[in-house]
Amino acid sequence: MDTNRKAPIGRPRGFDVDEALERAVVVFWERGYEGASLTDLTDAMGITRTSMYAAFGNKEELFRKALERYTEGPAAYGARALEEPTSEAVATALLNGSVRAATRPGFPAGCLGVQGSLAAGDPGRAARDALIDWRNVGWSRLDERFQRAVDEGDLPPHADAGVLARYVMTVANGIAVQAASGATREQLQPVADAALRNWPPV
Amino acid sequence: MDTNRKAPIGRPRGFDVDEALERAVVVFWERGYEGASLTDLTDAMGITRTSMYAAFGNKEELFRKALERYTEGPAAYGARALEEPTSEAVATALLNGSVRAATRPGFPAGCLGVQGSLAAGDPGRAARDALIDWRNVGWSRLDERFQRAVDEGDLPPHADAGVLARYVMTVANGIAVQAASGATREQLQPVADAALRNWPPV
DNA sequence: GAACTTTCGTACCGAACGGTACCGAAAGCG
DNA sequence: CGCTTTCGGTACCGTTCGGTACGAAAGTTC
Repeated sequence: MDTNRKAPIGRPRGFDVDEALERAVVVFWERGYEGASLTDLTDAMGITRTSMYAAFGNKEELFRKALERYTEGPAAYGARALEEPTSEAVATALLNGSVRAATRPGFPAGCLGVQGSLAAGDPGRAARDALIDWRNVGWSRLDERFQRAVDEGDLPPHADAGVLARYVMTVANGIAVQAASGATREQLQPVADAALRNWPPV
Repeated sequence: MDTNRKAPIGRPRGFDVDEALERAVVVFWERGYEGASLTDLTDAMGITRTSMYAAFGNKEELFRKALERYTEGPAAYGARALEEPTSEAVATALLNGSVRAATRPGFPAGCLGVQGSLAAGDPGRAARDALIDWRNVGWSRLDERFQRAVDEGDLPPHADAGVLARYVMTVANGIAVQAASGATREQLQPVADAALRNWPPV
């Protein structure tokens, strides 16, 4: 049944898809969807246009796959934070992770999920909407997690999980903007600490 | 000395510069610098390309002038907030104003100073850098204001004005991102309230 | 080996980009 | 009335955009 697992017919691909995708993540992260041209992307990926189209479809799908990759890679702190035992630990892990990811040496400053495309013309609307979804899914997961904390008694019964989740996401998004403006890790960590003092901000 | 104040020689301009600039502000606000084409801009401004170039120089200078206009118009709450008597009133006015401006009906959601250009390719670098300056000037003004509050005893002597200013700017930037993601005024005002509870977050 | 399937590199497509040359039109000046 | 000066509209510039046609190259299967 599993004959030729490693040798599909036809000429084999001459590059590593995952590695090429990681290179594309960096370009989108640094220049945004509209600012990243196909030439920028394929140069960084080390492949030709035709190879990119054959492997990923088109620029829009490449962006979607790059966003998935980003979520599992540089932004994986988000999913990990949700597994912390208390709401305070969740919020702390999320904001500390956001500071670290937005100021990691060797990577663009900021967050792909924010600066990939906030405002766009017609050709970039699909990418912008994909990022809006991405951010709203993040809020939704955090909302559910905080609602669970309310049910468990970890947060006071009158706490509004939705507002708390939006508060944390707002600070995380702001940290990304600040990092894109040149703020350093040393400047942003105290901001995350300040946002987490007196948790929850009932 | 002031002869012909109102009638310079040559054919007079057939449109109102300020009104055209306000239309351009909305286009940049909605589509970002790179997403706003000259056709988008001149169509909205109701003038031709040549008139735009004669009046404003080029796309980059038009963006700079639009940003000035935005600062004096929709973002004027920032300068007003600095005149509040206490640091808490300053922070409150700034965040409440940011919520209102980012969700004003009839205008694009979010903040031109954030979504105008966060990440950009080579042709948009100048606009991106102009916005980085714009945001950093905002932080600097707030830093000075909070430092004054420390000197006046309105903030405790050990308070770090720079951190407090960055905290407020971070929340304001996050509010802008949230608004661009579709968050409503009713959803964002409680976030601003939460950020201001227990002021200052020593 | 031959036949087949897929990838890769080049060279190109039409469209849109920011920006400009040119010329007629409209005003103040003598 | 010329004359000068500036504005406004058209038509165009070279470049870059995202996307593709096509043939050569590189593998597997017979």
